[in-house]
Amino acid sequence: MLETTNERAAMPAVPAATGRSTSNGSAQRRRAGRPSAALLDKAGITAAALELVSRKGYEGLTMAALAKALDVAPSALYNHVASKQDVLLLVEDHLMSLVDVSGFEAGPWEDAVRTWAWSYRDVFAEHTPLIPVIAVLPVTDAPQTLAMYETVSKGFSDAGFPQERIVPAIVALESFIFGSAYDVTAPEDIFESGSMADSTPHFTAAVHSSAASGAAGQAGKEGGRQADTAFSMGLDALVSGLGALRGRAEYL
Amino acid sequence: MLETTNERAAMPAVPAATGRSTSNGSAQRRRAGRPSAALLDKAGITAAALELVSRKGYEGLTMAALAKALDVAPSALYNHVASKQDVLLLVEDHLMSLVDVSGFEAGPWEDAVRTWAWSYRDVFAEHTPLIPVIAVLPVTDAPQTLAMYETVSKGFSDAGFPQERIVPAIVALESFIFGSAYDVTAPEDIFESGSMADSTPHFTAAVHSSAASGAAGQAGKEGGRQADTAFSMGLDALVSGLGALRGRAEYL
DNA sequence: GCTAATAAATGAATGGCATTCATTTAGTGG
DNA sequence: CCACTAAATGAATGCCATTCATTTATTAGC
Repeated sequence: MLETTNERAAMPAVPAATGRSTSNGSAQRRRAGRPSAALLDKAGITAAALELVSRKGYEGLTMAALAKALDVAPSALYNHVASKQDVLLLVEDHLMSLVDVSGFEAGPWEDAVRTWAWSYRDVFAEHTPLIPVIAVLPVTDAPQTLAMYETVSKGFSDAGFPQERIVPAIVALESFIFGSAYDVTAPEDIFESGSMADSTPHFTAAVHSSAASGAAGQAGKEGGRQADTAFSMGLDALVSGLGALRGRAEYL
Repeated sequence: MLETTNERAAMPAVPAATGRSTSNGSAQRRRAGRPSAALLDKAGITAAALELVSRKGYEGLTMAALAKALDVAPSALYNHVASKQDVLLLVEDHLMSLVDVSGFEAGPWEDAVRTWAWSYRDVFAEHTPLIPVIAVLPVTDAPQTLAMYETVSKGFSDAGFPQERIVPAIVALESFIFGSAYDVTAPEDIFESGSMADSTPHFTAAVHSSAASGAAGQAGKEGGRQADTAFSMGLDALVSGLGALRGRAEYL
């Protein structure tokens, strides 16, 4: 398939005009060397990575596939990012800008936290492979992430939280949110005990009883319904429990 | 290095005695074909995987390394497990047996949940790469996991939880636990905003204030201290919030 | 305006990885 | 006794991230 090496010596200085206008997606070998206008930058890489993920999922996000989407050789990416992890960081930071923090600008703290938490969970439920990345990511390298924390911190502060409790409270909420994002992707029948149901009567009964009360509607494969119930319960508990901390001092 | 193909025809039927007693770890080429006594089984594979992880971490857990630890060719593993994911499942289920559910057999529900949650978090803080695996793992394939759920479910039931709220409550707690396990592994300075500190005054102040109140002692690299504070706060909130659900009906 | 340094691309390795397959040998059931 | 199955070896296979030498273009300094 790959044609056998000529075309390099041939046609010495065709200006090549404005790149590929032939409307076919990718053909048209580009010759080596720095192009007049740069083909890549971080924003473009981020956008291509996001689009690739939305089409093929995270298994489909390989450096080779990303390069192909950008019509570039894989090694070219390394002039702009140091590693694949670096690409994931770019994606992660972009996603943070999609999290809804608008509630913190007005209205009661409880409502703001709820809005923020639900949108945060929804964004990352579609991107669970990033969660291990976030958990270790220094905020310095992530301006959008930092911006989110600033807004949320201010919201907590304005709501009367003592300084030293703001970060732990946010971390606790975030932990719950990340864990809950995984739930959304779990299969609905994950708790079906099958053949060992006899030896686990309490659990089996609990599973059936919760499935019965929740699943009035359609039975999709994704465990959205169950996950939503658990998220709602946990979030209520956290909001009221953490909200009560605005006042006395215990955690120091 | 690899000696060049003889030894196959040579020495036709040396009994090979009881395998490798030469006390050197691994040398002594084994000849192909089924051995008299099986070298591998799931328990052995699980144990070797755990030991390998504790020595080299999860990056060190490769099928090749696992095979070498068991003094076996990599392909031999596939007679006992279908994939590497399968190995991770075995490890995961083994770890579940280390989670402390003893509190549910006697004493107040609140204490039992706290003991369970702390030990659950501590076990998986050392094994965060398994968390994505657990989240999707059907309990049928995981007897220890199922056993844990049975004990916990019974504890909730005995404490007066209505059937249909038991599973969501456990899921909410687990979500928080998994998310918190990641925190433990995060670097202590993850929230240092560095050069952009000026543009994030509230967050920067909150970070410094929580660091000041928590870190009276030694400054290790791992964020154990901060993570513990957040976990403690969140767990208190969840325990009191969820505990209050024993009675009225709202989540159906 | 020349020239050295730097930036951005290609293309050809490299090494690690999980997994598969043909082959060999040893037990097992009819 | 013989066919079948189980459990091992060893040699591929294909994918993947990353590196390196090379080519070409732009930019900074004299």
